[in-house]
Amino acid sequence: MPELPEVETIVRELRRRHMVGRRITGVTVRWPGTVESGSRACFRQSLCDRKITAINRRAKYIVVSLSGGVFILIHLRMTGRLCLEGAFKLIPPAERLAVELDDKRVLRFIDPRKFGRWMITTDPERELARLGPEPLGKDFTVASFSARIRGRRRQLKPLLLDQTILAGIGNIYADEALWMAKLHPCRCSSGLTTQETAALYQAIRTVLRQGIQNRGTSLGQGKPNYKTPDGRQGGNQGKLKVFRRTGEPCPSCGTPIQRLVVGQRGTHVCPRCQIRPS
DNA sequence: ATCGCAGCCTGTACGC
DNA sequence: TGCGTACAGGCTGCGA
Repeated sequence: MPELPEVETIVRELRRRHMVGRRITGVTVRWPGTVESGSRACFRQSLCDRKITAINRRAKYIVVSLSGGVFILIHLRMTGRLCLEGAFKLIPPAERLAVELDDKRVLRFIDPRKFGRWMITTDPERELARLGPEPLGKDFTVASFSARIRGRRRQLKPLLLDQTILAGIGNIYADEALWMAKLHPCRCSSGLTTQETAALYQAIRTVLRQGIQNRGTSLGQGKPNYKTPDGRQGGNQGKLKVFRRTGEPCPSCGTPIQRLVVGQRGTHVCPRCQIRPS
């Protein structure tokens, strides 16, 4: 599942491969559900002939800026993947959408599960207004994090996954951050000490930075769900401490990692390092 | 305010 | 081997 580090890696690669400056010459929608209902009628016309002026990331969204004040918001959800390649290549079976560029390349959106979404807007800030702060942004400080979570009474795991509290964390990095901070996912946010809050803040930033440094996490051997636009896997899966490591020894104390369900989500903890609240 | 669940989907893993 | 079933999870929307 692409989370902040994976989306950031994808965005950087699209820029590196000179998508900015290109003009869109064609659009093919193969699965209409991929396009948000509000953008569906005028989707093709809204994109064709426009120039790509910037590619950025906000939370787990890819924000493609086009000439004329139009923006594409792409959310990859579970299995969405972007692939930038020559237009002559075979169309992959799970392709849901394709954008042709004026240099004979195609940006393919491949998404077996069909959860991913594309939308067109002239006001991305309004569309993304409900999102919380960027965990790696300058305005995200220990103080602001503390103020955001202390006033609430929620379990830490669902809190970290709540994109209105903090934007960009998913299941993988939530488990990794909680393990690094030595906090049980069932702990209540309002009960954290100052030190624990600071530890969680640091852990979030550290695991996300590491994820980006390693160009993201590709899970699932053989058929990883996440690949960069040139088809490469990430390198962070080997660095994970607890996520999908049930039964393996905790890197810190050797106790076997346990899997539990918290807030309807598969969750991985070290039962010794992360003390369950009573 | 917070929680739990259904729905969106299909590939994978599992039991028989 | 082959079948059926449960499960995975980001996000939204609903009712409790």
